[in-house]
Amino acid sequence: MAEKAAGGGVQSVERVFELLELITDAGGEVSLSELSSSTDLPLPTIHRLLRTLVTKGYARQLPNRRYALGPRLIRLGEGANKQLGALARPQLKHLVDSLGETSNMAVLDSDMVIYIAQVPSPHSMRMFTEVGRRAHTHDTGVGKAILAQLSNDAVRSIVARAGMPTPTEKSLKTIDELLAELDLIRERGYSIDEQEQELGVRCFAMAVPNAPTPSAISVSGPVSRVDEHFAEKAVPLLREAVRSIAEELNLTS
Amino acid sequence: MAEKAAGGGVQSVERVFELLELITDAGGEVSLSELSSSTDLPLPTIHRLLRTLVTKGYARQLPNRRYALGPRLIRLGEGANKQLGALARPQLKHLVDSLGETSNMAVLDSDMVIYIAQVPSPHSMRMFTEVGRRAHTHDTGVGKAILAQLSNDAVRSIVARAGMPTPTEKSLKTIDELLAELDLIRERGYSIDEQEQELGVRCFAMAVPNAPTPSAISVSGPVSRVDEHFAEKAVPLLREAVRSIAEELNLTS
DNA sequence: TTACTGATTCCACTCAGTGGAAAATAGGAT
DNA sequence: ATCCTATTTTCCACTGAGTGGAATCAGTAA
Repeated sequence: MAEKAAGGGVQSVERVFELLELITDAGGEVSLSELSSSTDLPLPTIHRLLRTLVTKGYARQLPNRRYALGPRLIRLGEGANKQLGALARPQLKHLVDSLGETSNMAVLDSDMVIYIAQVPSPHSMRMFTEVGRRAHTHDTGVGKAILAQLSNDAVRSIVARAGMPTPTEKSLKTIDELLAELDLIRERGYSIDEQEQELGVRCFAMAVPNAPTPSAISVSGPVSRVDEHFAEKAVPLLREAVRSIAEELNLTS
Repeated sequence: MAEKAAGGGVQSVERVFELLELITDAGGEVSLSELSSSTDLPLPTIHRLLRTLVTKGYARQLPNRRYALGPRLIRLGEGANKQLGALARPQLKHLVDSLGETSNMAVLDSDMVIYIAQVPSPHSMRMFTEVGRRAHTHDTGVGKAILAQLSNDAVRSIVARAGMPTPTEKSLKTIDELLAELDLIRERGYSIDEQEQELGVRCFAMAVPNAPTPSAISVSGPVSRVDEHFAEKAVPLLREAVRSIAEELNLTS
């Protein structure tokens, strides 16, 4: 078979989600043959899996015979969002109201972070981060805040799997740099993304302790506004926000 | 073996989505045994399917061992959302071309509506509604059109959760006023936002019947242009547009 | 402690899923 | 129009992925 990664997972389920991800990656619309060249699955197999999705409403077939994501996925996505995002959003809103900068919440998903909630800044110049988007851990505020809660071994294996791209010259380049940075974060209790993801953008982030899924929240904006003075106001507010979120989480777990 | 009613669907794929729907129905969090009593699947089978979902990030296991929807579903949901919007956009475009006013499509997201597509009016004076923006149900045309398709009980609980702010003096102020208005909407088949959201702005909206997610489309503009005469042209066009959208949806559901 | 409930793992059986090959259909090109 | 090619869809015999009964393990209460 393909890999040792079998691990007892149900093959057709894994495959069907792989297909859904590919459709999403392709911008929401693909032909059968495009899928078969992106995977190494035989064409009839892809067709049968998609057919199942289509009859259940999780995929749609367009008049041009291409396949798209189906409307029933919306509910599921919202449900997932609701779980974590709903209880965090009021806190993010409060941060934005107090600080004037965009606030995000993200969770760890195997070896990347996923943004699950966002309250945009009222400023016209602001970050553009989409809910649902995946990002690396080593070059984002939320990512580093989450990593700082894990063991160094866990961090090593995550970074080994995800790699360490360097989107800007400020990005951390080696695992050792990263581990040193994480020690600093553990000590002071919050992380800083110092233009590591995008030049001109600074971000302060803090992990949510004891979350069922490793999670963190952040505030971010242009370096001109998000400076040391900003941090003095932001850090206590972040601390209060994660405390409040953690409290709500523990009610249901 | 299953009956021939299966229709060629892949069993484990159908089952896995049935499980995800059940988790959503249950409010986003279930135990294994709760699932086994809602389905007639044997417990080990459920467990294995969930395990596959968990390792891939489409489900999460909480500390209390219960299962919840996973973060990777968010991206798929967002993707599907965009698709739905794309499907409706040609119809919205047609409305704008015929009527000269801004047209929107929105879906219900728990207790608020989310605008998922928009085609702006060519006029310089026009509504400013952002795709992705959330709005209340009781003071918007699309919101009321959607509510009119639900039971009064469902409406009550939505409004109870979301509240009933009154952005203008024309806004509906009580749940009873709203329910009376909904009866009227059910009878005539479309809703009117009579400057309830913003003074000077009127809006005609109609629900998309049998949509997988409760949805509605609208045309809106300044009261000076959007009057009774406008309605005479707009209502038949809206009717045709929702019919057309519903038809496209039903091809795949 | 013990008894109980619910979650997880095991494993032999077998039917659901697979994929090669063929048929049908769409889309050009002439 | 007709032929040709690319792509999608259906068919079906083989088989190993998935199943589910039974056993085990982990929590919780008494």
